[in-house]
Amino acid sequence: MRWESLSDEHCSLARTLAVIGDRWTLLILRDAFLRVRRFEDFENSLGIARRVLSERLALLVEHGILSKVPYQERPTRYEYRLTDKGLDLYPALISLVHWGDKHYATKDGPPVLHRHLKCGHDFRSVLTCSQCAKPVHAREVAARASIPASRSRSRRAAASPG
Amino acid sequence: MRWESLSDEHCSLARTLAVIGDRWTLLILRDAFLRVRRFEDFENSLGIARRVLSERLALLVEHGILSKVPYQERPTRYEYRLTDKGLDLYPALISLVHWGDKHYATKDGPPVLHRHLKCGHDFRSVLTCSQCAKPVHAREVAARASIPASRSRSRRAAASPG
DNA sequence: CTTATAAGTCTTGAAAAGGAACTGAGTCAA
DNA sequence: TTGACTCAGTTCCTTTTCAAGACTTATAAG
Repeated sequence: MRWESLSDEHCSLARTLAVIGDRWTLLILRDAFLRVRRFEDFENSLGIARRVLSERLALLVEHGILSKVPYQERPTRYEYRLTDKGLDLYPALISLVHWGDKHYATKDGPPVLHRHLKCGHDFRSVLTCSQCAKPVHAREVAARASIPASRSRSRRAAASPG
Repeated sequence: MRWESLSDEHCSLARTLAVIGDRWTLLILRDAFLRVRRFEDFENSLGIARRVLSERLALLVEHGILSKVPYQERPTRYEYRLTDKGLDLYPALISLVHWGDKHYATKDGPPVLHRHLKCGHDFRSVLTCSQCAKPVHAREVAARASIPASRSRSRRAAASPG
């Protein structure tokens, strides 16, 4: 299967990964969350090839995850800022970071600490249920195809828990 | 920067993406969460090239995210099952799925519904704080380098909120 | 013997990434 | 008014990875 055709897939994860699932995009977004905004700053921070960076930023803008905002005139130059859609990726991103903290920690502990400004404490992310507000674990979830979805397609839509 | 050198990076996200950050791995893991376990089933479900699938499964086993369990003798054949470390990726995965549901939804609604077995309701994932149990939003978090970490390296470690 | 099954490995051509040099619009300083 | 500098890319060439399908190995069944 060619990668582009992923965006035609029924599965939300496939469609999501068609946009942000390549090797660099999530690292670019991490920097964006850390308030990196300019081309050269992304380049210096990541060590990414300029051609690839340029292409990824354009894709993220095209998908409305970043927006290009002028920060000076003569010559007009733009910086890249997270949109609301981009900010919505935060739970996924921080979950990946905390997974790395947990499973690849060194003796020094996690390299970056995250403080929840509302309560003032360093925290780990906890996945909870929008309905009962309790923590959710992988084996307590049953996935099933929604009815209109199952009418149209997908062989794995009928699969069971996750 | 070469991709392999990512695993030497200080940042947990970089180290995480060095393992699961390629185009296919998260889709393989999604299938694993949906109880796909065998080589041919992954191949049929994903349409992935066999060489790439073989390589990715081996990498996931090497990193302890999947384990290879024999399911028959003569000839001995193995299936791939999520380890506890693999199961820990569920929050990141479901967050990505729900992001896709929200931002690429069709008129039919999300293609797959997730039911929280403990409360019996279809749910969305909510990121909460391990300390105060309240929902966390991107702009309410301040990231900072931990002290031992900042002694060793990283120019972005000093960066601000996320 | 022939076919079938499962889980790979090998080969080949195409696509993407890495890396360095180049471009363009404009500033500043001499 | 020339020359150096800045930022944000673009171009070009090489290296790496990927897609697709044929081939391999171990075994059972007919």
